[in-house]
Amino acid sequence: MRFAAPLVRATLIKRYKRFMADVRFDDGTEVTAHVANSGAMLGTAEPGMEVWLSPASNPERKLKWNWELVTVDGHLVGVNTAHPNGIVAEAVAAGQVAELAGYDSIRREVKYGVNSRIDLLLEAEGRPKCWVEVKNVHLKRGDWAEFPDAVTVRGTKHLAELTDRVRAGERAVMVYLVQREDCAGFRPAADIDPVYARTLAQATRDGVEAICYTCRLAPDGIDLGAPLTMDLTERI
DNA sequence: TACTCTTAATCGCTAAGGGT
DNA sequence: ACCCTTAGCGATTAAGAGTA
Repeated sequence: MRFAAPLVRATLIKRYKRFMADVRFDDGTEVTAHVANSGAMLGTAEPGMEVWLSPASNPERKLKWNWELVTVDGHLVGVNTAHPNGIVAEAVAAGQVAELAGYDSIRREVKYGVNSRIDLLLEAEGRPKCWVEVKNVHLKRGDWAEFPDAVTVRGTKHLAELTDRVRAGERAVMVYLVQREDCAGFRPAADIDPVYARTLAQATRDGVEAICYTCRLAPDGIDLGAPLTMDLTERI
């Protein structure tokens, strides 16, 4: 995924009210930017951090800047949760995701289950439908990329609905997209949300596939990176 | 009265779907 | 080809309901 224009560097003053962050550009001007990430953003929203912003394409928008990247310990981390679906969809279309290759059509945000939407629905003649849920991962503890960074009831519900698809004879794949380049592997944050970790382990036993990829991040775009090994061992 | 638990509202943006 | 409306995103928090 390319940014429409190169990102602009700034310094984070503070993040607040879930969707907003005050930042200071290098020339000293301060603006409030939109944060497309309602999560806890553990370790990625500390005042003083170097951040990268994109200008809003819609002139009607109240907030003229989007917070896209943050530098943590010298590494870029993507914080915009609107991007992972597109990054994965692009990579699938380009045949870069081995597990999801060979489908004719990719549709985004297709309704299913109870008031849910699947991130990607892959279809091909003569093959079972393939339901793909993408989760953005930005939390790093030790050398591990971990998800979630806060209790996610919705995430657990998504796993249940993916399991339902498998029971219906279709394919269901959880894709964890790690928007950073400095992790050695992925595991669920069982101490943060034990219910989610347990549900994920059970879902994989029930036939839901779970895969994990990193990203290559730069101020001009974000692309799919290498697969990341996963440890779904239950610890609690 | 003093807790715990549940529910609903909240923010700005996006994609989908309906309408013209 | 364009609006316009709506649901969903999801953690937080306040308000409301329920229980002892």
